[in-house]
Amino acid sequence: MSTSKEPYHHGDLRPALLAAAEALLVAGGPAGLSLRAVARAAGVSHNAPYRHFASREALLAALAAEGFGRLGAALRQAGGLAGQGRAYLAFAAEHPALYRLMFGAELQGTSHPALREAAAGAFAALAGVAADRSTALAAWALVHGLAGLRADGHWPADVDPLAVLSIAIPAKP
Amino acid sequence: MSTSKEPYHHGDLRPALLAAAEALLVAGGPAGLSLRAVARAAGVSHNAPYRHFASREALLAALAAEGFGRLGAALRQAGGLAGQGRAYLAFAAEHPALYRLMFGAELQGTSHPALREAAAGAFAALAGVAADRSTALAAWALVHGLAGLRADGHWPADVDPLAVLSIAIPAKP
DNA sequence: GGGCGATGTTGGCGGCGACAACATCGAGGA
DNA sequence: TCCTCGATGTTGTCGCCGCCAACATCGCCC
Repeated sequence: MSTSKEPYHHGDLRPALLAAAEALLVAGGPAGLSLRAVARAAGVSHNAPYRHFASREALLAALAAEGFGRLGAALRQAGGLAGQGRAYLAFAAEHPALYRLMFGAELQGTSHPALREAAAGAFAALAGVAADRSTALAAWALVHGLAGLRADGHWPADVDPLAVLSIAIPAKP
Repeated sequence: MSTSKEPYHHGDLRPALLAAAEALLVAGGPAGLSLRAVARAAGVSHNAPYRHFASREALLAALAAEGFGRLGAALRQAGGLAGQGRAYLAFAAEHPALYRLMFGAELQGTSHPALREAAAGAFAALAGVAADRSTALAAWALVHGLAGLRADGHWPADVDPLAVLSIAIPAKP
């Protein structure tokens, strides 16, 4: 019979928990993301996550850090200021829940060094291609604002963010 | 003795709850904002808030809507595109927790008509002074991005957001 | 002046985050 | 080869929370 009992030890629980957490985050937002629900989704007991994450907040921080890693990789892969802008907006559009978690208030008071580091890494990718530091910051703020307004549903459907992008940010001289 | 018992009815509970909620929000972020804690802070029983707000989410939405109202008023009072940019950044800098709530993921899936309306009112104030709609949206996105990065601690301390603002957004012709 | 709706209280249920104690497994030294 | 030990997962529990139900108290209007 194939009723082979699940082994006592999962074997690869940490990534499984992160994957389950991201699915729950997409499905129900951060409010619906309980540690116990994540554990249920991964098929383990309600306390198993504590062997891999110190708290619910630590799990969210790990998820956000992973998101910053992915965003940084996408930025590094894209070419030029405009290309990075496109990549940034695409990331936010494809993973709005994760993007909101990365920049959201859930992790605000918290100081998770790995999270800060991951964020800094992503931003470093942006800074590399701009004419100077102020321009890079302006570009980042603009793209971040566009992404946030779109993710939050405040952006009118009939306006292309990319067109707006080209209005404000001058190309590298 | 002046041990005059508190009257059975508070008399003005709704604004008191909102004020207590904002204080708790500033103190501990949205995660620390429980309906029961708000009730305790206002000196009423744990169920009294339900006479004024249908749910915790409704209270948060009301708080955010109030924030949008204040932001819109500040924008309408400010003159010119640059003045509005300053006012927007000042609001976000003075009330970072409220600003994050207004745009945060807490209220994401939720459709509170009053909240949407309040947000639209604030944005209408911004749109009134720009050269055209695309420029207004670009200015809004840029200022919103600046405010968000600052509120989340991603903005370098040695760069003036206002200077960056003037880089990107052309003045009204 | 008396009823009634608005407002506030107590009580309770299920879910959650976190802690403690116990169970199970695999690896590595005797 | 076997046995111990640390890593990983489980059950049990506590207090807090959101929300529902039932009851208490007040002011207003007939």
